Amino acid sequence: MNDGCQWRKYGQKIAKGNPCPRAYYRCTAAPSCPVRKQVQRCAEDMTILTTTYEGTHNHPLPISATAMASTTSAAASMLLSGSSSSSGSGPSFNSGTIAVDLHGQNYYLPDNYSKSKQFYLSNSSLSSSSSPYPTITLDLTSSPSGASSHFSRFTAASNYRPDIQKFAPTSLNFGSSESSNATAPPWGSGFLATSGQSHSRNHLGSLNIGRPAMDQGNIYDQFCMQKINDHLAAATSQQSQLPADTIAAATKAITADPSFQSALAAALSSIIGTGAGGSATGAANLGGGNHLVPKWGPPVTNSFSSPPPPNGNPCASYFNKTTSSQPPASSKTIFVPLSLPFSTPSNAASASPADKNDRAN
DNA sequence: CGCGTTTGACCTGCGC
DNA sequence: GCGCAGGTCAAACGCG
Repeated sequence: MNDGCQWRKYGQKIAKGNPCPRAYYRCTAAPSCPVRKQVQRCAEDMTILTTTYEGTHNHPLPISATAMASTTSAAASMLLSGSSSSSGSGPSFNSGTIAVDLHGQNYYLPDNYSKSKQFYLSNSSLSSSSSPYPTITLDLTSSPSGASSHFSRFTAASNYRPDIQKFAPTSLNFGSSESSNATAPPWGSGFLATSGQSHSRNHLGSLNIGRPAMDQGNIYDQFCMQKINDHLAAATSQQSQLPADTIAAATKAITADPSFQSALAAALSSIIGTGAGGSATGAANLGGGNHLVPKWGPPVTNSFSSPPPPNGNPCASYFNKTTSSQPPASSKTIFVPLSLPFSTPSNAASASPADKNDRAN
């Protein structure tokens, strides 16, 4: 799938548990760019691709890639943005676990995960006001640079259809407080979701949920369009002046809407259920079907996967990638392009753990 | 001819 | 130590 960056395939391997080969790509936009990605088709649904990004770009991203990077998962965002207002129903919540209650579903991230700066969801965004594919996007823009901030990994599933790669020219960013620092890098201008921090601090993941045509009635699609129509114009019309305030207001307005949480839960669940599949490398372990617990340890990892839903789980249907009401795989519309982490050359030039894996060119 | 992909071999980490 | 699986290398191959 075209995510805006230039990739060179350097390997392919059959992974155990998945008849579909996993392809390995390197970013070729810059000679020394350490970023790699893995692409694997979901064994359960051949139309789904799981893409894992590893590393951060040490070069400015092209606009198209920035678009990808700026579109980030609202679903994942809710995981964290909701933590501040969560009732704390999740285990260990009081000990620092990030917990989110999404329409009755509880997701949480353990303290050591969230604090390890491996999974930043400081900004989320909805986009696709003009795109034929309504999207919920998450901005995984990392907060402050951590020791491992230049090494990250993101996983998401994407619809295989190459023609679905269309992105909204603008993104409504439900920015966090950090967005107030907005000084968008040149390559990020125009994309509000890019929080404008030094790109060495940006770890962007995106979750783009859409469909080729608005012929289905999935709640998140309709919701997205509706909410976007309601909020995007106002937000974007002022983004050049008061992006943070506007975004924050929009964020509140939208995230406070119960229907948003419903849509988000559905979207997240769909992604979790379909995207990475059981074959995804590492991946977050949705233990119990309700809990998003990262499995990968350092270096930075990030992904979703879909272990078999537990029996009797009230939310099990959410984690079945295709519910009975879902169209067949061929018409599935969940679309989750990945984002593109990148860092400053100074950070990534020699410090990245991934560098040592690269040949001494 | 240059560039990207393919593919078998090799390397490395991990569990037993 | 051994075997397995994931990840990488690099020569061969194909295409424009």
